[in-house]
Amino acid sequence: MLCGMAKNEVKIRDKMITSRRLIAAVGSLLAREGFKGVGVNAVAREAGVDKKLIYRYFGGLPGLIGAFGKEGDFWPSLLELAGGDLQAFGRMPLEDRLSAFSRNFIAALRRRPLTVAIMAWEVVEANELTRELEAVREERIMDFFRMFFVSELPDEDRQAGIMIVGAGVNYLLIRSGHIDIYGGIGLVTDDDWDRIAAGIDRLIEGLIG
Amino acid sequence: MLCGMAKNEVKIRDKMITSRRLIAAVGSLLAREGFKGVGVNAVAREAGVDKKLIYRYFGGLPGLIGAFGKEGDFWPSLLELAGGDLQAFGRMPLEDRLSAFSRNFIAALRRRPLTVAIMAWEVVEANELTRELEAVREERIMDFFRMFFVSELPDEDRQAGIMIVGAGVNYLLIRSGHIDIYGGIGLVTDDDWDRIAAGIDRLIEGLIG
DNA sequence: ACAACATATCACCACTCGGTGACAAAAATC
DNA sequence: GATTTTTGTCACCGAGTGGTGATATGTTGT
Repeated sequence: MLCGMAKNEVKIRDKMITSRRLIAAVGSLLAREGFKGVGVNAVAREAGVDKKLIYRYFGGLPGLIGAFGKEGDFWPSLLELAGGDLQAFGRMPLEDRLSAFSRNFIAALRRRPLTVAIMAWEVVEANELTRELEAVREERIMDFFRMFFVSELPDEDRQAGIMIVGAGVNYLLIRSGHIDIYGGIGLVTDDDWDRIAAGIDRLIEGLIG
Repeated sequence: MLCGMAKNEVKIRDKMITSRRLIAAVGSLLAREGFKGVGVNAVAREAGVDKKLIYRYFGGLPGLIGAFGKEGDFWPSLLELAGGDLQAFGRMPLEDRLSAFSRNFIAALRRRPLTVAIMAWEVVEANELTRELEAVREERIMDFFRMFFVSELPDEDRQAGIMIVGAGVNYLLIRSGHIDIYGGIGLVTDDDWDRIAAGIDRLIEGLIG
């Protein structure tokens, strides 16, 4: 018997490829199992690689998570939040702008289940990934508001009102992973989220008008 | 040497007392460590009792958690949400009523850190305790709305708007356990929460007027 | 006093967790 | 072709998890 490898191909050895497999494993595990499933052993198993390499290449799980955080497009860009056209967005009346923003925001996050999973993680604990996301979000959101809203919305109470609505949307998005209905509001279908957006429209309408 | 018990008192054996110690241990552990600290071993250690008794008396941790859930005053009553006087509350103008409700709601939950801890737990997983709380809440909130608001607020969008604001408050309360500031809003002092309530007032004002 | 029973403790199981040192195999270098 | 370096695997550690059977001890009834 020359060699027992009947069906196993020759295993190539490449640090880059292996690193990427590990990073990708964090993502798929996070999407499939939620943050509870993201551990050293599970990630290594998912990547089909020995866990030792997590320590060799990333110094540990936090390092790997940090690397994952820097790779991904977790938070929508200004452009996406503005609906694809910053100039046109800037020319809209304030009320329409806020309404469009809320719809874009919801759509952007519904398109990013990983981001929602990380947001759920934030609620529970702080780690490389949540800090990363938190920093980017704080920066983007604040930029966005400075750019498009603050000058026309100097009232502190109204600014707080908008943040509260944003917090509500975050909450509903996070919980939509585990429940189908909250306080009589559906959290599943596109229509459900249209109704939520309509509710937000009413809130904005009142806040501005 | 007759008996080695120098400082240990005679250990009395009482099923009721031990059960209560276990239930109380769930509470203090939940308050001190958060839901992550609530495990069979930790609860038994906290109660100063063998973990076997959790299985004998409650059939396991879920049973114990369920018992804990039924013991506590986790969710504010209608009376508390109405500010102590249902009649007077019912006679207020709608806008004042909603404003008072939001302030009472915030105060009631800030007074119940355990409830907030359970709400954080809800985000992560479903168990006896979260299901219990969820059921009570859904029932109370819906009752409250049917009783005081629905007849004057038939608009579905406006109802959704109020729920979104409530969701936002939940989110801010939960996150106040780990962070001090969110989107520029402080989450620590009484003044911080007054500002949040003021923001909600603006939202309500617009929603009704 | 003794037996019967309820109550509590203990030792132990199989398992998972994060983490590491020793070693094999492939690649790169000489 | 031989040697060194990189890449990967394996076996193992200590600590902690949920869970259980055997056993000791306090309580109660006769």
